Amino acid sequence: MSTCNECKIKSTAATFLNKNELENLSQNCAEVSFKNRSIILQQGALSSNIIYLKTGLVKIHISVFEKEHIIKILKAPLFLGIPTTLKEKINQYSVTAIEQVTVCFIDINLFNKFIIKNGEFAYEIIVDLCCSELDYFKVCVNRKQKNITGRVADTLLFFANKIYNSDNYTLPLSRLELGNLIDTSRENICRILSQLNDDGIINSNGKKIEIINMKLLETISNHG
Amino acid sequence: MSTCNECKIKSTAATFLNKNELENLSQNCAEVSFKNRSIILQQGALSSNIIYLKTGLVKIHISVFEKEHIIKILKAPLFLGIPTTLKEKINQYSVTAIEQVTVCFIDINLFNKFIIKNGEFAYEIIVDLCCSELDYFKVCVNRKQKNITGRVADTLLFFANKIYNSDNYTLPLSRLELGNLIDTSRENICRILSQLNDDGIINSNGKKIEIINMKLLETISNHG
DNA sequence: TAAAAAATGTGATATCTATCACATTTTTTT
DNA sequence: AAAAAAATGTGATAGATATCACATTTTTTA
Repeated sequence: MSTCNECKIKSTAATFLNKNELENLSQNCAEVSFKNRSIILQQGALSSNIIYLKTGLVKIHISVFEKEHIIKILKAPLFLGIPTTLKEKINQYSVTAIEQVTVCFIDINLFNKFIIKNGEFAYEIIVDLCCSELDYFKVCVNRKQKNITGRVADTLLFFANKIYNSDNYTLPLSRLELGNLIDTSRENICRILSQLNDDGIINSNGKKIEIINMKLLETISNHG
Repeated sequence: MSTCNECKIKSTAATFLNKNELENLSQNCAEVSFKNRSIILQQGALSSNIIYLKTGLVKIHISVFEKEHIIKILKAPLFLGIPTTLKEKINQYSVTAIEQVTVCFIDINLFNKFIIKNGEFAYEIIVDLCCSELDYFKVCVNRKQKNITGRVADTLLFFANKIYNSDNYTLPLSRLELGNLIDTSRENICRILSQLNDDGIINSNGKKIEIINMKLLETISNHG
């Protein structure tokens, strides 16, 4: 059986844990694999674990009156559920796998102990949270500033540059989900993707996306 | 001269500092008073201080292409600028006083030292950051979900319940700023305030607001 | 105090986006 | 493989909001 000490995908925070702490972690940590579309963390449920996303891609989403709002798309490696687990008894949002993922469930008491006892660990967690807050500020300002075409262009560039590092990828979300992510309707997503396709800026076939004219797509993202 | 040890408005985090640490803080901390509309932290400038907002009200805002976006309104006591100071060399947002405020500038190196050396201090900072992230999720989802009238009602209730604890207050923002806060135009803010006034739900006269029919305003906030 | 600047109120209009409707395709289930 | 369910594409229309225009009031500056 492998231990956290030997883990090749340790979080930056975990690199500051000593041998004892890592052993302790091994004993209070369960690695689980989830297939695409599994719910990893359910809004409204109780949670007593911090989740370390080791590999894969997830969506963070909140349901209000049956409507889903996708807060953001996150890629491994990183911690999930820190805000909702530390601050609230009940999960304030859901986390769902949007490809096959591997996670480690870490007992919240142990996680808290590491924060209290290990300053470097705590510092890394703080930096992560800061990063996350700044990113979300930017995302929200962007969404306000841009029209829908600009936001679609933005999203296509996000997947190309931040998630897949390729101009050629398969979208992990349906048209409806894309709408829930950038705050518009499924129909508008369809229309705009068709338009970008007709204009020769992208090549889209179902969930397959190929960016043909990156420059122009960036221009649309900036001016839309 | 007063010391941090004697401070009556200590942050929760600071209550976990020991006598030595508090003395150290006193020596690396400058209390400053700002008048209404002063810029406390400027987007684009370098920063080497964490700001503890001791008293007063501020707006967090980001400018993009000359347009101001107000991220949120914050009320003392709390820390300001942790995300942008810890994570970035250059401030990613501005903080401006929207009433007379008192702040303490804390040297970033000392602040970092406290995080590393004092687990309880670090833990409180983490909880604050978590809280802040969860709140902002909710705010953004709310803004997406509601129409403009609902968002205006929301904002009026926010000032009444969260900021002034009174149905009768003076808005600290102009109509334009209210628009920048809830993502609409100055004109729409004017129109909706007039409408709420005509309907006898509020009594608005310039920046003076009195909520006459709280129940109805809440209904509008929920359904709008 | 006078002049200038900023903020506010309100109507008219243009534009963007949501919603509805329905055909078609793709995926999942039995 | 057939049936059912889910996802997608696209046109037409209604409705919400942004923008423009201009008068008026309030605040700031000289």
